[in-house]
Amino acid sequence: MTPEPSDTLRGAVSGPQRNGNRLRLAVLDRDPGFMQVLSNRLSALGGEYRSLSAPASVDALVAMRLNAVVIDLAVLGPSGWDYLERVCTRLPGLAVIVCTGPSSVAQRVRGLRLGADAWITKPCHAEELICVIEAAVRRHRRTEMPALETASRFGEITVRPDLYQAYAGDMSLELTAREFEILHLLTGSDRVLRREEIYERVWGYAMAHGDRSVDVFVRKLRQKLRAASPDWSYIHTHFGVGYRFAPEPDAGRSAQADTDGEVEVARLDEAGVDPGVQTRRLRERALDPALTA
Amino acid sequence: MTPEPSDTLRGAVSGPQRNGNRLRLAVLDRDPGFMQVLSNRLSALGGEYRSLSAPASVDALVAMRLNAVVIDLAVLGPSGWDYLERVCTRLPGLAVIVCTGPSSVAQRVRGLRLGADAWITKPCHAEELICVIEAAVRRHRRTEMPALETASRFGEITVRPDLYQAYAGDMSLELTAREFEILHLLTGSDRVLRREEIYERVWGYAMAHGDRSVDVFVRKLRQKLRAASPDWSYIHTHFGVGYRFAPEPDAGRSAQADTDGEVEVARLDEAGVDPGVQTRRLRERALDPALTA
DNA sequence: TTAGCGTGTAAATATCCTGTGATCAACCCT
DNA sequence: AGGGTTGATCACAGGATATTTACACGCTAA
Repeated sequence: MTPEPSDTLRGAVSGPQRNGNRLRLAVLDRDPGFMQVLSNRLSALGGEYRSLSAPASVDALVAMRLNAVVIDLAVLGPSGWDYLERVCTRLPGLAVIVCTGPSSVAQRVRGLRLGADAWITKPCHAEELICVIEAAVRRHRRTEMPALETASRFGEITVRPDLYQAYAGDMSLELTAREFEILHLLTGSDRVLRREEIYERVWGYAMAHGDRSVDVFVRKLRQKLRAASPDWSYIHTHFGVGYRFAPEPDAGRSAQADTDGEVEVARLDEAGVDPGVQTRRLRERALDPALTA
Repeated sequence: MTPEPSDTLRGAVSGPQRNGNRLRLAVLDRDPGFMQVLSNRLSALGGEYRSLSAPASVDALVAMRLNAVVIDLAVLGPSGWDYLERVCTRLPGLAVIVCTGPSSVAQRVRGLRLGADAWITKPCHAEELICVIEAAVRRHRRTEMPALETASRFGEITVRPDLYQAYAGDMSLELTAREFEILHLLTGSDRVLRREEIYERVWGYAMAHGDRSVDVFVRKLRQKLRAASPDWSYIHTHFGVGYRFAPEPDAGRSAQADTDGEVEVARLDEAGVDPGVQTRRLRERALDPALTA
């Protein structure tokens, strides 16, 4: 009977664990020594490092698939604040650490208010900076507490976070790790989840424009779900928005379905809100008095 | 919220009604002046503050429903590290900030590695500390499910931002993504919205001169609204200005009387805003069988 | 190294949505 | 009233979005 100890734990979803916790980091700075030390320290930890001599565009940052970026505001001059704000607002999933020379309290407050995750004053130890970066990134990939995650049942499917697997009865769906993460994320929310949202939470960084990975994984998921539980629909497409999870038994095909073609209507109460897949259209005639009477 | 046919364990999904963005903070410290300043600053921002003179148990912290906790390791002595680790591992959803006196790099690294989100050295400005706390909390919240906007009711129409959809009773209007965005925008404001305003906020860029997209989408919206709720008017035209959303029951309706008691919504609106400026009589033609055929 | 697997990309197809242009109706001003 | 302007309606082509299939890459284990 799920004790439910804290609201703050709800919705916690594990990030990708398989890749280890490799850190993908970019540094925007001009101090070669600083960057050298940082690079060494990071590669010792198995992370990937990239140095930037000039501010990269948001799209370029996305393409780098970063977990974090370290910025020295000094190399950007007055426009640094704009850049900081732009990066923080456009890439909310990216950890942004400002690491720069002496500063006033007001400057630090401003930077943090703009969205920076931490402000470190140079000179600083590489070790400490990396810890701060990891602390910021860690919050993304926070793993749920295994003890609190109980198995959940959705239609004919049972999701077992402790086993990283889903089952239909006692038969495993044989989901891969990533497939399971997406399914787990979807089952954890009743709302429609936009692709970017899904991508950011599962992959850990921002989705590049035109990336179809989420679609493909949803397809694989649907395929396995359908194979294991043919009479139910689970993942529903919301055109132009994203996906939503809701177990719905496929309606038994009764008669007269094709008399008027499009008269099926979405019900909110029993079906779980939306008819789901874009099969049904509400047309004027659906509410024609003759039909509703 | 999705009354599941098969019971699942996610009963509390709608539960965490966070009080806006208010910060719930506990401080474990022994410096009265420090805590006083912090308390003042925080209450000025509308947050809630709680001071602890001794380490609270994990369960006690859970019961406080905190967003963040500030800890001065100095008041805990050597056992502080254990305590820090225990809190961080058991409550990964809680932002933990260490705020303590002078320390070595090794100590700071240790604290951060144990799971602290930030390490601030005293003395520090309350303003800066609060910014750091907010940065940590902000990052934590991002990994939670985005705040579920509450469903709103307008006349016979229910708007569900979490589903990107609107309903009449339990029937979906089957709005497209863009249609819903416009409806959502309109329902979010009582005043008249100019076309340019609507266009800019929905499309994201300025409306070209002579663009009739907004008109067309308003037409589609009206059509679906009328189909689902024939006896009400929702979107009103202000000639030469724009559109305004306001649910108004059509006066001269002859059909069966109000079966459900839901007719008290639009009363005060009528007096306030230039009643029915050119509210159209769309109903007769709308349901004319000759036209729908 | 090779085989196997999981992951993500590319391209083709299917589906649906959007916004234009034309036409007609409603409205405002003179 | 009447002319000119603004809004409403409609159909449809072009474009955007989703699904599906096939395959290349990289990682892991034998």
